[in-house]
Amino acid sequence: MVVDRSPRLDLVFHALAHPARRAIIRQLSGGERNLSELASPLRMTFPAATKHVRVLERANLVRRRVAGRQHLCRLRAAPLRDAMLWTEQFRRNWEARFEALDSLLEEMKSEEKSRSRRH
Amino acid sequence: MVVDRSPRLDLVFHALAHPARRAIIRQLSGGERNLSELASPLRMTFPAATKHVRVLERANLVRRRVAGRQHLCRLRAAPLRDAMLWTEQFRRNWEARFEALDSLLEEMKSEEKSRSRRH
DNA sequence: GAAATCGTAAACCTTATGGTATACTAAACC
DNA sequence: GGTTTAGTATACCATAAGGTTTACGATTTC
Repeated sequence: MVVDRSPRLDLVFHALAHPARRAIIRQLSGGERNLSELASPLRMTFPAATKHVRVLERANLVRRRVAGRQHLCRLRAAPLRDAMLWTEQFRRNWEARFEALDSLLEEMKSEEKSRSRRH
Repeated sequence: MVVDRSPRLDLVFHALAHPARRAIIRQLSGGERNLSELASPLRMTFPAATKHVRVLERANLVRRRVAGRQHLCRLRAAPLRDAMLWTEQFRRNWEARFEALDSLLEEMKSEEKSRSRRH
């Protein structure tokens, strides 16, 4: 597995890389919203905002259902979980390293203590 | 706080959105590497690979130090942690699903512990 | 000192991204 | 039925992204 071919992660991380899209996600964390509600706080035209929504849909972060003339959007959890798992994989790596450093320091500390007891 | 202005997160998520850059991070999780080592497994020219490294540096995910003629790169933890914290913020919206994530993480943790005991 | 090794720089190309304006469709509301 | 209201579609633009080639600089190594 030379290169991490995972188009799903590509889409998710890319979706999260824009402040407007993160703002949309934050709004949707409060529950279902229609496109107008999502667009209005963003400082851009309506079509631009709906493009961002579509990017989130491509990444499977947002599901849309049509109700009459309005399109209601809701958040999907799974892709965010995948993204977190990918990063977690390496955080664990570093924490292990920090733990190793910590135990090394503890070792040095107790060595010093026993040495000072002997002398 | 209408829009989530956070250029640091922009850079981090954007950096993570490319498979080659994730591959570099995965390599660096094994310790320091020079640019040639990082580039060789990627199916692209050397200059293209070093551009990816620079994207990771802009996001503060990679620190580089020069030693003679080679440039040694290492991973930085903080930005990944920030990215995870951002997603963590929405955890309560899908707690049921995150229970599954928690148990998976516990599994990874105990696996790692047993691995480090063996070594 | 010549040659190999490790890396940068610049020019260039193609495609993607993020935005606009404008015109249009369809449902709701008097 | 006419008019808001909600949203799509298309054309267009500027810039960023991702890649190449080519040429160059600086350390090792023999």
